[in-house]
Amino acid sequence: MRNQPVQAAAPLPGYVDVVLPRRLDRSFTYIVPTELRGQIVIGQSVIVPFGTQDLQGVVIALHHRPPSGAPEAGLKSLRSCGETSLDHVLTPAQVELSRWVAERYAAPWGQCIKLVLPPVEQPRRLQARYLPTAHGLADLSTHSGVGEDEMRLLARLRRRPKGIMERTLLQGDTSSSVTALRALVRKGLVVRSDAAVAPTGTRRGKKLVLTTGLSLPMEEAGEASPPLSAEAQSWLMVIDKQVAADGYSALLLEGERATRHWCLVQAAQATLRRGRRVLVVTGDVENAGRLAGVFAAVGEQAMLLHSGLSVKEREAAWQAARVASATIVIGTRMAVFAPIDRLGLVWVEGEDDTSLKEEQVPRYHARDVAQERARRDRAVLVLASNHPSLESWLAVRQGLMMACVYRNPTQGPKIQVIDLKAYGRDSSAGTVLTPPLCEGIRDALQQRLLVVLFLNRKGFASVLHCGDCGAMPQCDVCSVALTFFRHRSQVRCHFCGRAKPVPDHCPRCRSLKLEPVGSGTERIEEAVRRMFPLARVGRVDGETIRRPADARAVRRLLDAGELDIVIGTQMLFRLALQAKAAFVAVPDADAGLHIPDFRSAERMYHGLVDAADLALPATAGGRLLVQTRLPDHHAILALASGKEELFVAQEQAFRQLLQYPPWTSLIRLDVSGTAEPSVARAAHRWVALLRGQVFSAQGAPISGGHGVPQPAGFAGVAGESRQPLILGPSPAPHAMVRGRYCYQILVKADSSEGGRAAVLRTREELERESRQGALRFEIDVDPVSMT
DNA sequence: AGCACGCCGACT
DNA sequence: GTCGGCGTGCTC
Repeated sequence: MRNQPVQAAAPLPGYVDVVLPRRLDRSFTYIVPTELRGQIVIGQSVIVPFGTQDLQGVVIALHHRPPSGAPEAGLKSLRSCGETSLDHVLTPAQVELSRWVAERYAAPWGQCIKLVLPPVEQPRRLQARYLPTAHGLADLSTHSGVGEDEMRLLARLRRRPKGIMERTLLQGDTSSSVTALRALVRKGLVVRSDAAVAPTGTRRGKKLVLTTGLSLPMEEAGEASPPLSAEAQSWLMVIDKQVAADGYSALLLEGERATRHWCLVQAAQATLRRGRRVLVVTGDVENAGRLAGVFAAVGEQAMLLHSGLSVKEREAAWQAARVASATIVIGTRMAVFAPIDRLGLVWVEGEDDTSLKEEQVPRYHARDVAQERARRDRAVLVLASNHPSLESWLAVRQGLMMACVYRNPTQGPKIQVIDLKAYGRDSSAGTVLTPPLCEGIRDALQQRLLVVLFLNRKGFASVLHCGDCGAMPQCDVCSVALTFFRHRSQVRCHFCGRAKPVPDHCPRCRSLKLEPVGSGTERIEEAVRRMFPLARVGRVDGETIRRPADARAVRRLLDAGELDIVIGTQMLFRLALQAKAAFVAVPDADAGLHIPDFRSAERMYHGLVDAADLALPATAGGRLLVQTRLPDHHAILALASGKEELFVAQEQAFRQLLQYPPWTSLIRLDVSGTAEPSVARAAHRWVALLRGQVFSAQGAPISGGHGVPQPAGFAGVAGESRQPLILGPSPAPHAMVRGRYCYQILVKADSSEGGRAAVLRTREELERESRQGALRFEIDVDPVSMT
């Protein structure tokens, strides 16, 4: 406003906005002390006073005068810059990427900035105790010149030779006690001891697994083998061209693991030849190690970066990436944020792996962040998988990505589908142990060959299905399995919350044999052991495999031929058992379909494809037996015919019809708290606010009140921007999670931007008006699991 | 998120 | 009395 000569002469910004690594949406404004003016840049790491503590934050904006949001008085000053070395400056690209994550996933920027900051050791909190010294314990009469307050404190401490915590000691009246206590310490009557206490409270529960990150046993190294020669040629041409193009491009690579490994090595080497660097992201720690082994086998050094490493090791990896001494970085989802410049290739290995999605705030999906990074860095993005996600197939179809499918049709086992409806009708374990299944096991055992049984344990939700035809009661609107509540004798859709009495007959065949699903399958292991008492049976699931070492132990047993039958869940596929079993069986393929999740068919199909890969090629006698009550299901048909496109096309049609991802964007809202009525009230209120938003923004009401039939799709004509649909609220399937009641709301929108804005605005309002802080409102953009 | 502060209740 | 466990409110 006014031109003050003094200011005109010194145009250095005197104020900065700082983002702090906390769950706070706002940034905070600080005064730059004169001696630091001119040294501060955007991305600069600074130490600032925040409440009672000093925190490291990141400068995101510079100002010449206090910005409008800042309080008039009471601005504090920056304490210092984190040293002047480059380590303490984030590049604009890193700051921007964290902001993108914050926006994309409706997460506080403060939480997201942590993703791009170098890992730091969690400072141990100290808990102060005070103990009486020998001198202090001596006869009271010998203490002269000790004040009244000091005497009182000392008397208390003398009764407690093990000492008293500071918090207890200074409870209530403070100032006088503090000085008295200080005096006692000064006089040597009392000592202070700082016992280190584990970092406070609710840190991530995972125990630190100490793995030697950099040296891998050779057995862990995955193999890399080229696809058929024509395809190998094609890959080399494609990847060379893309890398040379020096711009963003995206490829979808489908193939078996060894093929993908070979393609990865080729792509990485092509990238390195051009003087650019490589980032590989994968779902789990073991796989990261395996990929490092693949590179080691061809003489390329790769740097590992994952949560299994200690903070120190992670810090070192981060540093190595920054100074460009690491040309290949391999890691789990956190690695997408590694500071790698001159990035030429971003490879997502197992792009459909659900563990790429972070389940804590910020709930980012590493595949999507990888894509954004590649785009910003003008790098080549490769999404690789044995069974790509429908999201990626849609991108291919829309011309956003080029697909390379390298499959050797002679590699698969002989596939046999068994219709369970033809065998027994009771729900005992015996039902799924059909004669063909038992014969298959017996044959393999006789030839001393390996048997694998893949169980989809995830299917054991409380869901009804028909004992005769296998159909299950579904929500008319959402087409997901209805959850069965025995005590209320109700079924309820966990998507839209609609409830109705338990149907008395099957919706398809009118049979009266509706029963809870999976009741017999649980004991299959027992039944197998009983039937083949001499076989050596191993179990591979979440309970038996807790650490990578457990997986290695099972591997060793297998390699030594000490196991005849392996029974396991999804965990089987982490063992790298490809083409090892003569007989692979899926006793109850439909189990996974009963999860009330629109992706359950996709997961089932992926499981079947992976199971098939465990079997030897048909030419070597490999067999896969799939048992189902739904032999006409598109996942089964596609598997049996080897025509993946059959599955993809039908599943895409289904998703499009019902307006599910990837055709729409979904946002899951979670309301939780300790008192059920207020949680339910808040959840309903959120829905009302959202509907109000949509209403006022679009000028037309949307359908979908409780119990009112609503169209499955959107109102409006295709092409127009349609209104978001709001489903729910419905109590979360396991209504109580860690002592909290949870309700869920789903927002279905054309694009995630539209939904996000409304969700954020309404949450703000909700938080303002709900004075009870016990309530928590969480947002999950693009949720990957519906439970 | 983390921290202080205050209140409750379990265990000496 | 001691101390852990929450709920609440605040952070330039």
